[in-house]
Amino acid sequence: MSGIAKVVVEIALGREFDYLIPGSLDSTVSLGSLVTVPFGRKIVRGYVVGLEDESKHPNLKAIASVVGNKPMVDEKILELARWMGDYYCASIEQSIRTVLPGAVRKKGAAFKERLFVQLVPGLDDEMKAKLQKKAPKQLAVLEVLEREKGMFLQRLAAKAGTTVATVRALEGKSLVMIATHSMNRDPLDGHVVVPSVPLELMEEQAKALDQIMAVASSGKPGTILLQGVTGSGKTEVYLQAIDQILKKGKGAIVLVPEISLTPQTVERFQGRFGNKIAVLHSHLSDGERHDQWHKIHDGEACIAIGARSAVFAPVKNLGLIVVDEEHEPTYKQEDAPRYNARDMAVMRGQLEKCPVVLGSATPSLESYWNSRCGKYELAVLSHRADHRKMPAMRVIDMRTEAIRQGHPSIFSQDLIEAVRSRLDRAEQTMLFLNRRGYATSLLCQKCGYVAKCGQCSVSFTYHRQVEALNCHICGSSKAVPNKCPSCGDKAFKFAGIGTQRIESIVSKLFPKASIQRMDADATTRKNSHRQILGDFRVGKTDILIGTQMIAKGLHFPNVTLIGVLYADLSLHMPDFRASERTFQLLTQVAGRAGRGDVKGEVIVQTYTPSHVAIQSARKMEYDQFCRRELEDRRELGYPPFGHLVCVTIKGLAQNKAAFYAEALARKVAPLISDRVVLAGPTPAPISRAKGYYRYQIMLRAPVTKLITGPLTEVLVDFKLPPKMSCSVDVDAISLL
DNA sequence: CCCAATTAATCC
DNA sequence: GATTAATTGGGT
Repeated sequence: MSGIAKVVVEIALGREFDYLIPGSLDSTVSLGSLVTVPFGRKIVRGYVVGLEDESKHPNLKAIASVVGNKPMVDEKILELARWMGDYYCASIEQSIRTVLPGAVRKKGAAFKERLFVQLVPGLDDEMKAKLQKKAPKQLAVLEVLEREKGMFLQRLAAKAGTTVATVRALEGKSLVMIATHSMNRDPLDGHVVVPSVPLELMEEQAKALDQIMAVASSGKPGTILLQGVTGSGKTEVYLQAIDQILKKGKGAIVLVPEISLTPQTVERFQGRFGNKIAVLHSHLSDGERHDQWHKIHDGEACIAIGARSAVFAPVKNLGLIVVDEEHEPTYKQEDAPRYNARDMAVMRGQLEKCPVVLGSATPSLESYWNSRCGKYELAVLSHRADHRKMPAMRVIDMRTEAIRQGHPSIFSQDLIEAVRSRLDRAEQTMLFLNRRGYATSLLCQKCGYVAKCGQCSVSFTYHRQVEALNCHICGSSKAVPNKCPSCGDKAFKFAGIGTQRIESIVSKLFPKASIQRMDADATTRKNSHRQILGDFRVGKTDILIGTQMIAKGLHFPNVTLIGVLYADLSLHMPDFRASERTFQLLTQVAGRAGRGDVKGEVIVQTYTPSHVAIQSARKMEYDQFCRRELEDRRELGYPPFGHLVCVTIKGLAQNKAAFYAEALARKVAPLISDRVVLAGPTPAPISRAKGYYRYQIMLRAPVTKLITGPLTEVLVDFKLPPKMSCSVDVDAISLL
């Protein structure tokens, strides 16, 4: 019986179209199939997202063909895509694009075909002896082939120390076969991996593992929040849980923040599970991504490890999802559909009926709350597996320091002393400042002129290396003027500090020390990342200065001092999560210090030393901090007590952007219930970016549907003039 | 009143 | 996204 297929075409935005399934394709068309259909006057590609018996449309066209021999999107993932589109106010078409990587969707995306050589059986010693005299190179080729089962033509020729012609000669004698063979472009290829064996679990780890496995064998979904201090062995718990899942014949997904998806992380998993792993991250080439995806889709790999988008990995018979560092804001996609991979993981776990493990040393308040109210199970690892002592954190009040030194300063005496003592003992120091560049602005002392980006509402950052003014929002740069454009005065002053400036100050303070800087500017070249960290690891560098980048996941045993130069930077961001971020950052940074018996020291410089985030981090009181912060959030109805939806209207003309934002707010206001709070429109904190003025409307409600329901209703016929756009961010994380 | 230019609607 | 139908607007 042929029926009707609902198809999302790759071009048209967001709508589904009905097509007849011709009898000849009846058995091959299923949910998630990639098909070609007549659309208008041409043939386009599309995905089957629904199967039905009848259609409202009178004269339907028929599906032209089915591409590939099995559905591209598995039924569960399709359901997940549907849910995502609905929850995050994105079209089904956008959702499908997100669920299937471009490298896989793209027309003509295919495995790389290479010529593959295999031995023809029946080679005997007599023939070998003959070749020995007449064609020694050919014999060499055969000997290589005897060792390996088969080889790619190019590689074989190279290995045998000859050229392709020799192999072709063998083909002429029918001693070898040459045929095309698809080759996996494996990004892990060539890496030497040390196999790792399961470690003995400590009591808490074993208990956590039991909790995970109990959910796994219950056949019901369940989320476990694994809260473990730095070095408590969360990864070992993940590894052993995955191992047990594998033994049940199931697969797993491991999500890691992009920044910690370093070769070390991957190697740790590869060491335990070898070739069963596929890696998905943004630095793969299209070809590599395509092959890795198919490695999972074809069941060749059963563990997918990757950043954000790896939640959609087509792992067969999924048995476990791990989200490491679940509090990381990088799990939020910053363009539509603006999903949070951590929440998608929980949802996927629900659909696949498998356990989801959220791991972090400092879980987000959302997850903390979910574990307290019973929505998630909680497992705590409170002891360090490596028996390292927790570092001592010292908070320095920079206000009294300014009085003592007679002027505001960047380095306190205590910090300078601490660094000096580390240099004397040949120990290493990490200095942390969450702002790159040299100075935050170029200021004319005479008239007060500040150099600002012409496209954005922020001032230029001065970068000394390239002698240029740089906008950190749009990336544009400009030459440094030699006199003030406003009053013509030549005496410019650099206001504010960035990592570059710290670098030059430190090199003056400690001229003999070897110093390295690591931030987005220093790591633009490929591998410079690895180079800098490599130098630091082997002790070539005494002091490493950096941004966020050095706070995550890295561990260097010889680092005994961490300096946080200006903790207030993250604390005074115009964002209700500023406090939480600061706490997480300080806790994380602190986790980098100390080794074995040498206790690490953390020095935090701040102008607000009594702030809860700073004091709680110092005392390592996670629960205390959460309780205090929750009180504030509850009062204002902020997450986790409510959901936040941020609507942004962008336009080149300020008055137009403001007008349409106001118009939208007026249309939405009458439709929302009294449980929804509407604020704005107001100019966004960064009111202009890349030439576009931005106005925001903030909506808060206990359930997102209360907001997104009325909102989508309004947006259906809310038309904007060209060059203007409206974006909806459900559960927004960045409010800039 | 014509024609180009812009905008809205349709594609199953 | 691309084609087509509908609408606008400026010019003679």
